[in-house]
Amino acid sequence: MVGMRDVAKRAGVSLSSVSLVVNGTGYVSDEMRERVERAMAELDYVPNQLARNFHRNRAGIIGVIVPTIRHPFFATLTAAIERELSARGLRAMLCSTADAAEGEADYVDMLERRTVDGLIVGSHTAHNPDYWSSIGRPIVAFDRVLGATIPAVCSDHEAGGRLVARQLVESGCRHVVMVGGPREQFPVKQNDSSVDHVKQSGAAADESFDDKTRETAGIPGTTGTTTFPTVRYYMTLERLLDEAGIRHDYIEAGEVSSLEGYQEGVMRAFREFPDMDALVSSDIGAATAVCEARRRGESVPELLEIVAYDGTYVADVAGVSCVRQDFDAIAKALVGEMVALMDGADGDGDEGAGDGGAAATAPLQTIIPVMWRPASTTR
Amino acid sequence: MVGMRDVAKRAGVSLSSVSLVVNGTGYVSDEMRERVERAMAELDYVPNQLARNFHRNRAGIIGVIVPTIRHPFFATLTAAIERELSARGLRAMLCSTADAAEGEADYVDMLERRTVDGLIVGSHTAHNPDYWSSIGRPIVAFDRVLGATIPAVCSDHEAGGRLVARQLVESGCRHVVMVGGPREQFPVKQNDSSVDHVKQSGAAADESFDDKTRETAGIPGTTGTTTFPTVRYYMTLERLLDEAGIRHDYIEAGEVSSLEGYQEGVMRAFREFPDMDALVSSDIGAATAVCEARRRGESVPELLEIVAYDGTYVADVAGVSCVRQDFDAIAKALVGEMVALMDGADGDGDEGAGDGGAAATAPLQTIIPVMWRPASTTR
DNA sequence: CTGAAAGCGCTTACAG
DNA sequence: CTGAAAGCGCTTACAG
Repeated sequence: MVGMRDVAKRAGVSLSSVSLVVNGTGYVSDEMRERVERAMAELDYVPNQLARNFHRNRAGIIGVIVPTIRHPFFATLTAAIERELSARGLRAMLCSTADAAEGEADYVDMLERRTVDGLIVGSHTAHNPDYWSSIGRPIVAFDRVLGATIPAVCSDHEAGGRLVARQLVESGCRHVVMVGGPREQFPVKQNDSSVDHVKQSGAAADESFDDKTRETAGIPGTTGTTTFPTVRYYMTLERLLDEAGIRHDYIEAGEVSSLEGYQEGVMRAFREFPDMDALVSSDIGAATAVCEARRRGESVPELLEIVAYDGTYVADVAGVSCVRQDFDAIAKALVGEMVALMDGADGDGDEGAGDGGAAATAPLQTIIPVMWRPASTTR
Repeated sequence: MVGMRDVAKRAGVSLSSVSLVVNGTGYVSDEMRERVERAMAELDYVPNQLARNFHRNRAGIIGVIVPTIRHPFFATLTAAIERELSARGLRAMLCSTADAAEGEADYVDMLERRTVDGLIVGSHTAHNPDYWSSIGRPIVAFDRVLGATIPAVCSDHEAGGRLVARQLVESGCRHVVMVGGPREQFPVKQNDSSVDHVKQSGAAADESFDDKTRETAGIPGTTGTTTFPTVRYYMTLERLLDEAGIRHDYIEAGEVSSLEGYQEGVMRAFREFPDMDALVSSDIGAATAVCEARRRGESVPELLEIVAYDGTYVADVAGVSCVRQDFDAIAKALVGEMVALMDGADGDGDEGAGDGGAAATAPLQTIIPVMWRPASTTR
């Protein structure tokens, strides 16, 4: 392997001169530059990034933790993140919790060993906020709160719930079925600790669950919880449907990492609620519903209103109305926070984001607006 | 940052003893091990992977080049690759040509600088085989031939074409419309240099194009071409439909990196060929067709037979028959070839896979069987 | 089995 | 502006 030393020898100059030329740092005389460049060309010299990384103590790589890249939501998000990282000279390492033998702990290990410079966490987690906060290396969370010291970026799911509710109310639906994630992710309310798995309408959802959750599940003295902001979407929707006097049922579709779960959930909806006139689910659930409705000969949206939540290309393909999450804005915010943390970590010693005495008791939470996209009628 | 030196000092032993304990290499006395481990725990020592990588001259990372991770085909493939890499202690770096500012050349650059140890190439390429062969570092191609010295893994697309043809013939279709990639990727036949973009039936497709392609587009003296094996699928299908006297038309859907292209192509199929009774496309095209057929009130498969090619979860959701590529087997083969190359490269000097004088004039090509999966009737 | 030493390829103060 | 030197943290022959 030919190194800078060989180039220096060949060009008859010192090592540092070669380094200066290679990196374009500082001034080098034209003659020097030319000699070095000629030597590099003659020897086919290629700088060794491994050595550079070692010296800089930076890998130039961010780990992106998602349940599975197969899911269109995470595929779309990850693509946007990769673009943002790339624009800042960083690379994305795929860190799936369902597609690999590794779990979150292994990726955190990679973070500590500096295989990656930071972690964008979009997966579920069983760890408590203390775990995440104590790592002291750049971590940014997507759509979940990992702890008071971990910046989080979330879609405005309450707005999403309102958008869907408005559509359903305006279209005169009488019986809405929602197919969504495990109900146990919803916060447990103190006066109603046993939540039915198929929740029947009637019990008004509490939109301001956040404070209560902090009390019950949160860590004393911090505002961090592991609650998923996503559930606010369903809770808002349920509350608004209740107010409008519209019947609604909820079917659990299993973990997000299981793509089949939503298909099964939708099938159950058709079987168990033959009189449903609206179905609300993720893109995959909605697309499944369109295809299944066709098999059954029901026309849309006359008989069955279908609304998708997420707005990836799968909603496009299905041709349904949807709430679209702003993937580009989410990615931009996530990477922006990440870069800020990395720059900050440069300054301090080795405890970049620890339980520092600095400001920030409230978690840095960035809320990204969502959009309503009606089904295209003209395609 | 606490390093091995600090641990050694704390434990009162030498550097190398610490290294032995950390790596579990060789024999260390129990007392020694215990002292070192205590010191590591007390100091919160974490090995620095950057230094290790530097020393080993290995990043432990493979770049996976795909057009875009958003596409369900590449998402599914990449997930399978990640799993295989992970099983061998390697990581996957996302290298999109459409989702990032970088192009193939930048990823090759990363390969040469050793930011990654190898490259799995699943994207299109404008480069000629010489370009790829001359790189002399581990590269494996998926579903395309990059040059005689680059191992390739391909699905058995001719079998795929036969499977689809059989289904169409058996179901008594009279007019098949195919929505696929740019026709210009098809090999140019010498006696028919102008290929219509919308190819009309009648002209028998030449299945044995490979030899001719080598003559026209190939590099003299090698068997390498940049032709995409994928086109064999359509060519086989067209030939068999011709033999069966079934009319067929072809609509170009644009590059694979454009997810919208297939949707538009399918819409065109409905508009331009109102009498079509079968539509063949990728998963996304097929799913779009199901949803569009529903909008139009056509029932399936009575009026319109829809067949998908790829067999990702999108075909599942649409509930259509499909040819399924064996993603797990593909990934296993790709990673297997990659690891073999990496191990080989360890042995030689710096020219691992160059234009070596060793055997191998014929490209190492692994063909992975495909499967027919009929539409589920019971869901 | 353990320790002292050299070296991986690069960058960066620090003298000239 | 250029050169000699030290050092990043780890691993690995090589002596004891």
